[in-house]
Amino acid sequence: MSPRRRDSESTAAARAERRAELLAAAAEVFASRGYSATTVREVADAAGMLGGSLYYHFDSKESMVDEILSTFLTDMWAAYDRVLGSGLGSRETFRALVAESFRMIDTYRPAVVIYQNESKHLAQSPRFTYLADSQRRFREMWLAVLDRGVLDGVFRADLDTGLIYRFIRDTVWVAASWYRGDGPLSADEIAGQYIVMVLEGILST
Amino acid sequence: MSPRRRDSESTAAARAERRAELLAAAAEVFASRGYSATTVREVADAAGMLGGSLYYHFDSKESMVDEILSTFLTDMWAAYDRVLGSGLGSRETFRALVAESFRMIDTYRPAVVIYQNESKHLAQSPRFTYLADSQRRFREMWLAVLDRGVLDGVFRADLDTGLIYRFIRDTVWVAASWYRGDGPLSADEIAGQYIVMVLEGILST
Amino acid sequence: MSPRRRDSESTAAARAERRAELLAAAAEVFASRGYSATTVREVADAAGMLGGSLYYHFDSKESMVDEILSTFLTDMWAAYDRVLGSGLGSRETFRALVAESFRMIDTYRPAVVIYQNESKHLAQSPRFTYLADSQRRFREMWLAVLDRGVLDGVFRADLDTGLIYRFIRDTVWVAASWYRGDGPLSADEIAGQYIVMVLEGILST
Amino acid sequence: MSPRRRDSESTAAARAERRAELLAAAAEVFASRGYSATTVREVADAAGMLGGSLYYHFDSKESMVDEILSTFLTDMWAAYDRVLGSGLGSRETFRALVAESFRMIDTYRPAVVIYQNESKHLAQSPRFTYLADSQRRFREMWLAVLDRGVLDGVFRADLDTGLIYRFIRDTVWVAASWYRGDGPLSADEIAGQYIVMVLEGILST
DNA sequence: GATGAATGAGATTTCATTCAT
DNA sequence: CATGAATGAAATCTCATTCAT
Repeated sequence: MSPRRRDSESTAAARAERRAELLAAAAEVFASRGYSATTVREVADAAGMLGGSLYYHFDSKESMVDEILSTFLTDMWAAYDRVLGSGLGSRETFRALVAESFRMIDTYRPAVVIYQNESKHLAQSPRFTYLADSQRRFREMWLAVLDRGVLDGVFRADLDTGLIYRFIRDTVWVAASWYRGDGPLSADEIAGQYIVMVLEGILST
Repeated sequence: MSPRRRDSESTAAARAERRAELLAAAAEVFASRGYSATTVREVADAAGMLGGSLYYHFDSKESMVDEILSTFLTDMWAAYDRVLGSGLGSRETFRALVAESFRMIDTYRPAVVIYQNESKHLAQSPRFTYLADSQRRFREMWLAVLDRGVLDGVFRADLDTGLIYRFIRDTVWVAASWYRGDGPLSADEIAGQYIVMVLEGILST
Repeated sequence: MSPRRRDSESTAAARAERRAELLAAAAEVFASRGYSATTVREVADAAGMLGGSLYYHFDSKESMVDEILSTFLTDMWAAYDRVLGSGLGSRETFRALVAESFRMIDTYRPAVVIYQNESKHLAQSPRFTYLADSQRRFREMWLAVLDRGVLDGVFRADLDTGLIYRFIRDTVWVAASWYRGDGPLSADEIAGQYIVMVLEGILST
Repeated sequence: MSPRRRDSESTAAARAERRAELLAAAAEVFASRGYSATTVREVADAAGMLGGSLYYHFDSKESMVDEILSTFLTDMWAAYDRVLGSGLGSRETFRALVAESFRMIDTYRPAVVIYQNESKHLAQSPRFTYLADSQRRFREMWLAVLDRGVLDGVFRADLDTGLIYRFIRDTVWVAASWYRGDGPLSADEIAGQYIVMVLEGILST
């Protein structure tokens, strides 16, 4: 490996790392103040630079959310696809998907919050059609899992699967809005209890 | 009753009705575009008037959300208080509160959506301290119901009540974001299925 | 004519008149400082309002030049078309077109200056394709007139018509950059002398 | 001559050459996009470097145009002065000045374009007073030539010399905006035809 | 009650310029 | 010499709000 090669690698890597840092700062602010209510200046403050300086790294405020969301969704689908491809039964697929979702919340909390709060509005813009696509695919994935589970006799047949789907979806993702990595329960513990609640209900038997 | 009195009554009533119409339009727009992303002009368009004209009726954009949210919350607490004051058991109180919440979603859908999406940000302003108050009271109410239910042996003791509380809260209110009054299921039917899911789980037994 | 009708007429007319006033101010500033060197604030100052207020009337700085140029070009082509449609001979067509051009300079001086200085740059943007179209049509018009004149024996055959065309085009329009309506010579007098110079040359005979 | 001296000479020469290259690139961009509309980054792109790097060579964007224009004007006046000092008659002086001007366009096309488009605006700044000076001197030179020619009986006496001056000035320089060195006609051929047109007119006799 | 024009604060974005490496 | 990141001033544009009519 020539020094030249190492140089260009390290600068490209440094660049990517800087972008990631800035996006992390931006995501935090977007998540806590709301995307359209946060000013570019606030993002820059959080990143320790001046407003205009962000434009050296990003085209626009919009391109920041774009990168935040698309990075998250790409990773999320990779994780889901691993689960779906591993040949588990209905019940285990269910567990694994919920657990994976909580791991996503753990890793990408601000991105998930932004996704929850803004994707409906953003999706109207042509730049963000992938949000609607992701949502559609998400729905199809869950309905497939649930329908298979009903046929298998794993899930109850007396409930509307569309309703169950929404129930799970909301239930899982909204956790991002209150989850703190530094709380008493780890992501996996929370996932575990959620799974129990959803599968068995909260009634004592 | 003098004609004068009748006049002022009818104009006062007409005035209130006009306000309500305008607020309904505003709520719809705030809910669909997001509060800080919607312009006063958009609200005015939806109300069939020009931007400046809204200021005859309202002090500010902020006072519109304020009135939207406080009207909704006042009504919601009246309903909850009726339930809490009627001496039901844990299980029935649970059912009734969830059912009441779905009725709220049915009646105040846009307000509920705004509440979901914006209350965290708005609550920072002194004008909206009642939002945080409401949230606190809401939490206390549910924890009381759940704790009593655990003591009664109605609810499982092996789950974190804080987690159950959040589970229910999110589960119920997020429904506002997809609920349409004109869908196939009525509010009460949806509430019924939700209650079954939450109480008994989705596994077949 | 009902008062109603007169009202709506007068407000629509007032609106159009205000736009025209503002565009006149803008054109003056664009012409003297250059389009991209003049700030919206300078235009607003010239119009006696604040920067933001211009956006009540116009979408953008660009839409101002757009309207300035397209208004001018529309009128110019109407005038040229009248000339071309009136069945004059080569020499008289030539005279009439040059005279009409000077009249345009008289009426639309700032617009003509802007056209001269900025159209090459602006034409790159898709919004301003009509500028290139106009230029093409202009070239075809003059070449037709000149070619016919050469065939008629009115114009010399020993000169490149393409060169004559450019000679005339530049010669005529650049006058906008120094012409003042309040100078000693009227537009028609200047046109007269230009025509003599171009037709007969500056040598004494 | 010491090696040291030779070194510094060669690096000074290299330095000057690099400056010239960069200025050539800058002039091209300023000419095609307009001075104030082109960004330093665009100049740098054209020069194959990054924006900041230009500041190793030049103080500012302004000093670039400054050097471009002053180099051109210095050379132009040297050429004109040679003509004026060579004792030619009115007609020959006329011819020689026009021919020299077309040679300038050939050599300094982008600089001439910039001069045409921007000098009026730039001249306002104290740094560019030499532009106004040059223009004044140019006017005096031509009026002297024309007035002498009228007295000599070479030029027509029935035309306003001020008008002829402008006619010639515009006619000649605007050619820079369309002239391409690689076109079918050489600079001297174009100059020849222009001279004929201006002197004898375009009418056949 | 509503309109239409304007205000003015502030948001996003641009860009010439600087400077450590 | 050149890079890449940052600065900071200023530009374009947005929008809640005001107000005369």
